[in-house]
Amino acid sequence: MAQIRDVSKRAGVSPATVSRAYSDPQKLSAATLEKVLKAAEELDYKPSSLAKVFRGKRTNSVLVMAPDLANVLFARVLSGIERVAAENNYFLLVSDTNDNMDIERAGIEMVETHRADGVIQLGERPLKRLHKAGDDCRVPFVHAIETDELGPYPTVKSDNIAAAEAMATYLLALGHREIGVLAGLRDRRVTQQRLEGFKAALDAFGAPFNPSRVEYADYSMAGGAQAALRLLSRDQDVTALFCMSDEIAIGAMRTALDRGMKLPDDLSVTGFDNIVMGQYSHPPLTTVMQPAERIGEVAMTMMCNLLNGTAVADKHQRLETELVIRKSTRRIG
Amino acid sequence: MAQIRDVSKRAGVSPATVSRAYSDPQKLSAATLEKVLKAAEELDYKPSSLAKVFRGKRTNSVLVMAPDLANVLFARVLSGIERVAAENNYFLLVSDTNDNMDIERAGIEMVETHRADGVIQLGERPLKRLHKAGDDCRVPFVHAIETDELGPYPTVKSDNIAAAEAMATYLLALGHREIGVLAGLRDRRVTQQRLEGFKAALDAFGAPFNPSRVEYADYSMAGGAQAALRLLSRDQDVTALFCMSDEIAIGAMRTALDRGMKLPDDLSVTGFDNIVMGQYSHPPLTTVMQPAERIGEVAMTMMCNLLNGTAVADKHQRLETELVIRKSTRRIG
DNA sequence: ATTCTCAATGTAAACGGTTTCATTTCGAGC
DNA sequence: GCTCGAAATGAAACCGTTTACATTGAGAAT
Repeated sequence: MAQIRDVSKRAGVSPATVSRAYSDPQKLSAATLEKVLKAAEELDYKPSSLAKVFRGKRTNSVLVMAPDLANVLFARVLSGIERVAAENNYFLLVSDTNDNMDIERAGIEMVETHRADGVIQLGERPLKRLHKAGDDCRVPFVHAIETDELGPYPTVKSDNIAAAEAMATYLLALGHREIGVLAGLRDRRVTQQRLEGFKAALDAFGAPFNPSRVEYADYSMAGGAQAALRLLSRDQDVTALFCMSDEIAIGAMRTALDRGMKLPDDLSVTGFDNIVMGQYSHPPLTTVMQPAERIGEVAMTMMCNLLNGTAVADKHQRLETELVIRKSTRRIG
Repeated sequence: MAQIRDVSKRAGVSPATVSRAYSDPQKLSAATLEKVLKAAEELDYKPSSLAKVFRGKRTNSVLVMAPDLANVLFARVLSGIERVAAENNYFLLVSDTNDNMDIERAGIEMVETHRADGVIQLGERPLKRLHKAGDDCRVPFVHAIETDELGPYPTVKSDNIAAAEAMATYLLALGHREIGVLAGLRDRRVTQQRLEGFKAALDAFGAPFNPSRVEYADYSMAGGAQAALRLLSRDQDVTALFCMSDEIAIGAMRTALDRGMKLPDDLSVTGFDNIVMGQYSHPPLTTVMQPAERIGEVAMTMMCNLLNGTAVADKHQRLETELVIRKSTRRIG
């Protein structure tokens, strides 16, 4: 591969001039510029981005850490991140952390060893736990979706508590009182937050919270199906299922259908996230929309600002959610 | 950030020795090694991966180009790629090409400018069309999923023609003759291949192929729903729908259900890919399994071999598909 | 004609490691 | 104690750009 030296020789100029032909062409006289470009063309020269990056100490890439790349929600967030990354000429490195702290730590280290300029964390672990210097370490960091603490770095999420409360309120307003909860993983922040919102709604209606009616599960269809099986076979009285993700809800509906129940007549089911599938499930799923792509876009925008030195306007964004009512819920009593 | 010089000074050795402490420690005497490690520890030194990469001309990262990151199938392939990339200490760069040739070209260029060591293409465009030197360009390239030509670079895919033929044969064996086809995008390779398999099955049964019964659509639930609407409102006679993706099938089932049809009694529907959702749809979807994660794993394994200089054992792999029969199809007549 | 400015270009250092080759050290064998 | 070879270490070149600073030259001002 031709190098800058080869081009400079062929064009009869210095390497610096060739470099300038690319970095800021108007510094050169028209004649020189043309000579250089012609020589470069003839030699099929392409400046080594690697050398440039090494010299400039800016890799123009950011690392995205996701707990599970195959998960629809994360895939959508990633897609949003990608869009604005591409717009701003950043490359994206991705890592499927599987929620493993060591892998996440290695991710943080990538910016310390100059492989990436910053990291966007989609998992719930905060920076504090990923670096011994804690929040003081100089790693540009944006925490998206499953973030909680309002640390020194930017965060984007939707308001899980409010969203859960709205959903539960809707169920209560429909007359449901015996509501089963198909929660996600017990130790996840989102799970706790959504549960909190759920309880708040109950409180507001003066309805008691019955802990024996919550089942924890994997955030997946299979998890939902199993959890529903456990709950439904133990407790015949529930008239509604408050599920903490659309996937859980879809799994639960499968179980209910398999047990011969009519939906929503015998059981109302609600989801969370508004993945496209909810629109096509049977019955179409009542859920609460979480703007996944948007969250990704905002996260990457924040990262760009962080890296530009531009102040991040709104450091802790909480994006609006929205109840989307379809056919999996009905009024009772 | 501390550099190799700082460490070498503090340890009273040369930079070369510090370098060796990391790259091959057994070259050093135990005492020296300890001294160096201690100094490094005290200064919180981490070797700049960037400098190393620059010197070594190996970035240890490969670029994955996917037409749509939010698509379940590609997300799964990506997940498979990620797994073996992580195992082999490669970083992953991802690009959502949106099937855009310019973006794909830029991807290829990334290896020429040393940003990546190779590229895995998930889109259908072959290398030939992405570089003026065509297949001769020295870019390590593996083509996965939507690949066709048996070029000089490795490819992995499942056998679309055979899979489609198997699926169609199954439908024919159930007695269906009036089969509608909900194809994907008309100009996609996979679409053509699956159609070819479909026709082959028809031929084998001596059944005529009726072009007016195929509707092209986006590879999505929405696309499937619309295509089904067009076909079903035009043609009342079809007893089965051969869909070219699970998403299309799920969309189609929604339409059928909305039109008051009973599934599978009034209409048999088949999918393609075996995404998890098919297991939870209503009715559960008969489909053909495409080993997405596996394809990703194989692709990345091939890439590793390519980059190691190890010969790629099986240059053109065609992974087995498998009919998975659930409840969306039934015998008629 | 002389000096001054500014634009265009060149020179060489710098980026932070790795690696080749040379040199020193050390222990074994005599 | 001396020699020799291997092991441990050091010195310096190298990777391919960018950029701070120096130089040149041409035109403007005096």
